[in-house]
Amino acid sequence: MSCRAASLHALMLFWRWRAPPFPLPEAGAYWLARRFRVLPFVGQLANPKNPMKQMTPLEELRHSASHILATAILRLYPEAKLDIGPPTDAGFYYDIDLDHKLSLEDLEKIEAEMKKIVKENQRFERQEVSRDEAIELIKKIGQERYKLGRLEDIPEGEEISFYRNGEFIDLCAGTHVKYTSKVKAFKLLNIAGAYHRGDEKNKQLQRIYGTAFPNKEELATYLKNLEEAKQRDHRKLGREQKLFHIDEAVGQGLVLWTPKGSIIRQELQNFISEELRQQGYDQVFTPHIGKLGLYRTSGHFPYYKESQFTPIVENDELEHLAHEGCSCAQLSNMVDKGEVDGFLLKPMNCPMHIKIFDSQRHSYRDLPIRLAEFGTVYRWEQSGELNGMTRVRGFTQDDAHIFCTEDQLASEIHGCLDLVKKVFGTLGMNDYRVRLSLRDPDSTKYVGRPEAWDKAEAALREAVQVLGVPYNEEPGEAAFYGPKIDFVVKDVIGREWQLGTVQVDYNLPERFELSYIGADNQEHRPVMVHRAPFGSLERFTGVLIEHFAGNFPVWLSPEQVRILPITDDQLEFAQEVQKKLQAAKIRVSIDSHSDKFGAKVRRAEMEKVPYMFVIGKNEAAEGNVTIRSRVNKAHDGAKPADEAIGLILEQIAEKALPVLEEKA
RNA sequence: GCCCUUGUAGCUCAGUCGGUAGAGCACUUCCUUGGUAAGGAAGAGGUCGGCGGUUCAAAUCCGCUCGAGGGCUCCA
Repeated sequence: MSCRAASLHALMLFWRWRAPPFPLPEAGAYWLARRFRVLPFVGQLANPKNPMKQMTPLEELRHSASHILATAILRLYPEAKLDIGPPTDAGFYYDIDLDHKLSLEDLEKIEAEMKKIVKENQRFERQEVSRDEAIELIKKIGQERYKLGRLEDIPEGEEISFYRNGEFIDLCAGTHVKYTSKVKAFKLLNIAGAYHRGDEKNKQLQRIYGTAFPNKEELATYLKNLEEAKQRDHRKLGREQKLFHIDEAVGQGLVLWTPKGSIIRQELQNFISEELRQQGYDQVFTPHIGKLGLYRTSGHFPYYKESQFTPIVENDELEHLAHEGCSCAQLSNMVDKGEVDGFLLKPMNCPMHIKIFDSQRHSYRDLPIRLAEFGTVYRWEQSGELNGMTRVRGFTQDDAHIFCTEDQLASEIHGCLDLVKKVFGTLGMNDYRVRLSLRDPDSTKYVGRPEAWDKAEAALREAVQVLGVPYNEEPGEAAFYGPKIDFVVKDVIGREWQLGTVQVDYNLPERFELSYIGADNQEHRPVMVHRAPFGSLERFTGVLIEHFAGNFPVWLSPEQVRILPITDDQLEFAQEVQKKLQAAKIRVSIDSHSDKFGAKVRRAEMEKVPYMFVIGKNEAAEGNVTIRSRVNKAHDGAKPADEAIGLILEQIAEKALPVLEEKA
């Protein structure tokens, strides 16, 4: 497939700019759904190393509901091939292989059939069999396509059991409720594609999600909570409060920070900058693109290629190659092999910071050197993965790289962890978990020597133990160049997002042959620490919007005070007060609409302005304002304007967290 | 990228059986100057995501495509 200059060029342009201008999308209503985490014991089937655990009553209930689901499916679609149907932390699912594409209408039918089965009050019966009997039984019920594989997962010597209810029988470790009638409150929620055994190379099955509770009330509460959670979705609040905008014409996953959102971002940056100054970091700036060679040295280009935007090759080079009859495939190959040079939109900041470090000779006396940058990086995320501000293609990290000696490593890691803790604590984000992300020894996606990895992993493990917070070790979660400690939080619908991160890296210093001169006058290799307490400003802000449900603390609020004159007669005094507030560097506006007072209050409430200064006839006469806040809705008496301003300044200086009314 | 769902005004939505579009909020103007979550009136605003097809006629039916939502996979 060879192409001429024009089409080759067009193709390269196409690769570079994949965002044609299309009209703005409409945010469709999203279906009740959430990411379910499969409970550990389910691994009994998938992962024979896990010991069998007794299910809790709720798990039994949901597991039984999934069997009832499978029973109903086989009644309606006898040709369906079943895979697995475990309970999860929020419900259950069953994966089935069925040519008929299930629709939401089908779900209703299936649910109706399930209700019948519940009414039939079938008994769940356990049956233990030998391996040969199991094979025979699976063949007899015509479910050999997936169940035989699942059977093979059960190690020799372990008990093999089936569960039967009515006409349905399924390879299953259990346990179950006694009768189908125990499953009183359940609901099928949605259909999704799911690869068999979670492997992209395998066939995609149809997964039906549902949930079940001991009674109708709990189910109703769950569904209601799900609805309410959607009210604080950062995409909804971001639009309503004009915090950010994503425009098709600009490109998928590329965030436009609107003026109000920019204030939040700027405040967050100021906050972190101040901390960095105190902790001895140096601020740097680096460009958005760099030569491919740089990223070959770092390993990004080979190891991280799928996640990057296509390299940028210069026009002259392209035309020259096209004249020589170079095909697109050849070009791509040459770029890969380094025979053609180009530039890469940077996927990470580290190589640039490394080059700053390496631009000078360093003595051990200089170390640690801490280079910090709000660095914007670009990554080619799969379209199906993009999500508001939390998963995007261009984002700014509050990044820094520390170059230190082996001896300094522990205290540097501790410094970073403290910083992350401080950031989270200041914002009242206490609901996070700590993940020690290690390499998967069986994978080839990592650079560097195993010994370097071992050292780095040990250093982080020790640090996180000293930190004294609960954590879990997760192999396979490491960055390609090193292990990390991640701070992970959940969004409103239960999805987990990695925010702050601290990573130890022995590999990049080696790849870039970094060195410093030690006390012995010999060259030594420094160790690198990568860290970002927010992770990315986009993701962090998205999570923050949901965390506060749009009710930002005063120091972060785009508008901190709104002055509400009761009538136009107070406008003059309102402007005086506004000037005072502005002089105190408080973000303030006056609502001078010709609305009734109640409407002004309503508008400010809906826009979640933390403080309203009410100015009526009485206040104006005495130089007072009456404060209406989120806690104290009204009637706290009038105060002199200066005193009121003092109160606000105090809140800002303290970075006080919002105190809201008790929520139902 | 894959599976399901979805796309009508800035926002939230209605639009019956195909007969060239409606509401509320927001916006503009005018009236109204009011004490803690919506005062009144008028006006402006959309070739129904895009392209193609079926039809005398398409927002409505079909195909392709782009975007969005949920899930899977991935996630440095």
